[in-house]
Amino acid sequence: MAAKRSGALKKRSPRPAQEPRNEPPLSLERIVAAAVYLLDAEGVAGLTMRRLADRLGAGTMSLYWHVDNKGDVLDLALDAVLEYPGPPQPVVPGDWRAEVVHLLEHWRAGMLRHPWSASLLPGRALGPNILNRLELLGGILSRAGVADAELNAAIWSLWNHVMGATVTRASFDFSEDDRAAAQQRLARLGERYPTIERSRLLLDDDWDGTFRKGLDLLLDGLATRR
Amino acid sequence: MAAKRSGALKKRSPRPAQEPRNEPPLSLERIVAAAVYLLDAEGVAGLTMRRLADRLGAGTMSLYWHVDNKGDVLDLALDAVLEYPGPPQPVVPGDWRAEVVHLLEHWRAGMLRHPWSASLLPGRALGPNILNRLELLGGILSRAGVADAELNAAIWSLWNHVMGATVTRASFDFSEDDRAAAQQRLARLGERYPTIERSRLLLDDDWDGTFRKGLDLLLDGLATRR
DNA sequence: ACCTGAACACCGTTCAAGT
DNA sequence: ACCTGAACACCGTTCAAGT
Repeated sequence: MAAKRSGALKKRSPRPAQEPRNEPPLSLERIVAAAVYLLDAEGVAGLTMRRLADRLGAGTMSLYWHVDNKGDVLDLALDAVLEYPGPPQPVVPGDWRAEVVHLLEHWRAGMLRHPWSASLLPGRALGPNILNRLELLGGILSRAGVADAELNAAIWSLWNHVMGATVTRASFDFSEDDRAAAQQRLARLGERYPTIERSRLLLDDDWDGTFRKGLDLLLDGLATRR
Repeated sequence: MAAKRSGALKKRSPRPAQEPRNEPPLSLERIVAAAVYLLDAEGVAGLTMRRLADRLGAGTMSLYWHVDNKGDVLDLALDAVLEYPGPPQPVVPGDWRAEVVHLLEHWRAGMLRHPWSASLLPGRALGPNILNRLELLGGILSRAGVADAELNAAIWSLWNHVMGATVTRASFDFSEDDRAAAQQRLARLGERYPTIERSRLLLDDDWDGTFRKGLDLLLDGLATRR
């Protein structure tokens, strides 16, 4: 149940003179940080050039000095959120499965912390952090002995699994109330969708387990192709 | 290169009196059909309540008699595009792999014909046609001997593969010019991303083959779990 | 170099009204 | 039952201008 906003929405005056100064000057970093904050807090629909400028204590059009358009802001926010620190300790060499699992789990965890990122990613430019992750993944698989002719299919299949699992999970992350409603709706539809109902496909919330099992499926398949 | 629009954009007058009559009355079916047309022609950003009404020769607000809001229109267009005629001939019984492949290839082909559908799907309500496809998929796997405890993971993994492969493909479907630009950019970045460059990950356009190979990976993994 | 407000061409939706 | 225009509260971005 959505909490009702108490108190009146203050109409924001164009600089209330309360804290008239002490905003640092605009910069790409500040803009990107504020964009990520807004996206986390309000989702894609909540990111607006006007709101973004407001949050930074600047005029809307000031943003356009640092950025070409709103698409730029999205590209930058996305890549900012996908930084990869690199593999942990000198990973046990030779255990390519562990390496792949670590890379992809870390990737997925990062995107789940910013639920807007997964659905945005396919549509936007591939920033350096994303390319870096693809490069690392390709390297692990290649060293593991995956043939060149199979390499692209392997990379994309793993990528698709991470994207798909993350997007799907984010979209099923509804509240308890929604859950109960879905439960009921499904019970009513039970006779048309018996398998779905029996397996509780839409109610099962073991997303971590599902992700791992699916990943193992892919890795098992890959293991036979080396 | 985008063709330049020749001729002036006519400011549409509110019913030019050219063909003043003979529009059939509004109906859900007409609305949905027009929405699909607009989405196919102009993408998600091109679907606007005002443009939709315009196309139907109606006032914008007339749509709201048939539909609660724009989200409804998207849900209906999406489900309309995902109809499934059912499996073809009495499929060779027992060949679960062939059945799964047919179901998913058909699904993917349908979404590629409407490139907006794949990226929209995860965010919207699951209509009857989508549920029907999930049900069929679950049934095939279950009859093939996939254990109940593994069934959800199997269904979601295949689903994710179809969604991911379709969305990824749609987003890489750029023009020849873009292609050349990407080529160049990648060559410049070659030293930072040697594996990606060597495998031509971002230039390879054998999406059908990639999809099939990834699907085989999953099915091989599944075959060992029955 | 950096920031700004006014203005333009759009959005989705509420409401009170028409037939 | 079905359709409508005016109006509201928004959008992203262009432009000419300020410091």
